[in-house]
Amino acid sequence: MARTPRNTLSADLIVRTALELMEAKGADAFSLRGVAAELGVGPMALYTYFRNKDDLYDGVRDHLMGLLPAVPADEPWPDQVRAVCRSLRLLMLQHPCLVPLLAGRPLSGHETARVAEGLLGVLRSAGFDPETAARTHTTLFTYVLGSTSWEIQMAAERRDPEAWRRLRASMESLSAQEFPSVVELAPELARTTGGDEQFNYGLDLLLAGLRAAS
Amino acid sequence: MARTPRNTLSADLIVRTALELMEAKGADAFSLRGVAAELGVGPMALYTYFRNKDDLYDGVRDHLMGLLPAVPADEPWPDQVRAVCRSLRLLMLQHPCLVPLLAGRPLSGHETARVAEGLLGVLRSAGFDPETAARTHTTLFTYVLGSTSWEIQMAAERRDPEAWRRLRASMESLSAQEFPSVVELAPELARTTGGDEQFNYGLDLLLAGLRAAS
DNA sequence: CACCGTACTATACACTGTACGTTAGGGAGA
DNA sequence: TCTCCCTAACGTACAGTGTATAGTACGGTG
Repeated sequence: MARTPRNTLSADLIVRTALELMEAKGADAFSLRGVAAELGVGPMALYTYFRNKDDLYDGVRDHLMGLLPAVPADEPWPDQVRAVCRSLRLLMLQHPCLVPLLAGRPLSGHETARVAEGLLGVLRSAGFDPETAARTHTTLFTYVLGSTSWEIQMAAERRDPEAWRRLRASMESLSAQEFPSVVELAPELARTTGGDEQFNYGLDLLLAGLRAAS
Repeated sequence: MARTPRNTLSADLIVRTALELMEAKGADAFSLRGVAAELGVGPMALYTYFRNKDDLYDGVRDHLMGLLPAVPADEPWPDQVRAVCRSLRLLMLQHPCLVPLLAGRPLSGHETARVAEGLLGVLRSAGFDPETAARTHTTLFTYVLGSTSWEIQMAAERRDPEAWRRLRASMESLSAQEFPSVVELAPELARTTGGDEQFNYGLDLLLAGLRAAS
């Protein structure tokens, strides 16, 4: 068999190829066999560099986290928090495949730690005690994760015309007597499934709460 | 072939069986073939009642949403909001398989609409205008979804001793010079990945923000 | 030059969702 | 009561999946 020369593979090359495939065909269509084929290599070759599929997921996630900018210095801490949250959201929007990688697995890896360090540092410098800093970090992270992944999922659904049509139909079949508010607010609800404005609305609620507490 | 008599199946029976399997073996281990086998039926029999796997997911989700209690009447609206959010969170904790069903698919179904109606009704009665009510609804929903699903995922990870050991190891290998805050706050971060206290902390931040805005 | 660890290959297994075509049970009409 | 048809459930098949296990040949080291 035309054996590929040795050491053509590397963890980094595999990660980059996996990322390419995920971006091209969606995170669901990603498969180890696809990555291997793209690299002209048997499926099992990847197991030299990654213990299993989840391990490769972690590699891709950390690679993406490495793209996040550093926290801007010399700004009031609320602006710094906003910057961190917005850049994470932006990264998720640019790389929708990041959603399952963030939501489904615990955080680990060097670049991921760097991002956490940035936000925690801001909170500590702002005077938050250790427990409150940790709580706030988790709250902000889960808010960004929840709202942005929801936005991305809904946008994906809207791209499938058949599913979208069915969704609209089931919405319109709701009884206005049984569900007056849902029917009345249907247009607003459709509009607020995503977008910068929606994201900032929730983020500002959290920041207002933080300011009120301190 | 010992053909099963007709009309032994029904959408509801399939949904309940699917839910049982999901709760027993985890949402990931759930498969159409497993449900069919449990019912003593060929895999394709299910397609009489559900268009595909996602359609069955929606059925199970709506079934679970039907378990949520009505919004308590005669209380201040912040308490009503808290009650809705907490009962959704509780349902997710009691049925972890609900996480992918909520996060991965658009909301549809009768019971799901009922839940949305409850929260929207509270907000409208409290005097929120249509747009703000919709925005607040989305914010609260994505916060509950994000924080609770994160909590559930992390708890699941902690149950796998091998994965947990590796995670601890990678945490402890972080340089205290490069990541001072992460290293310093590691115990707090581990403690704040979940729990009622953490959930209420974020929820109260949001409610404080709402109060400040009105 | 011989050797050995290791990067890669080959094969195989137990699964998955579901498209397609077939068969038989039960209710409706003659 | 007999017949017919609709449809619920069946069987088969396909194109995938992740990964366990075992084998092979290449590159650097002694």
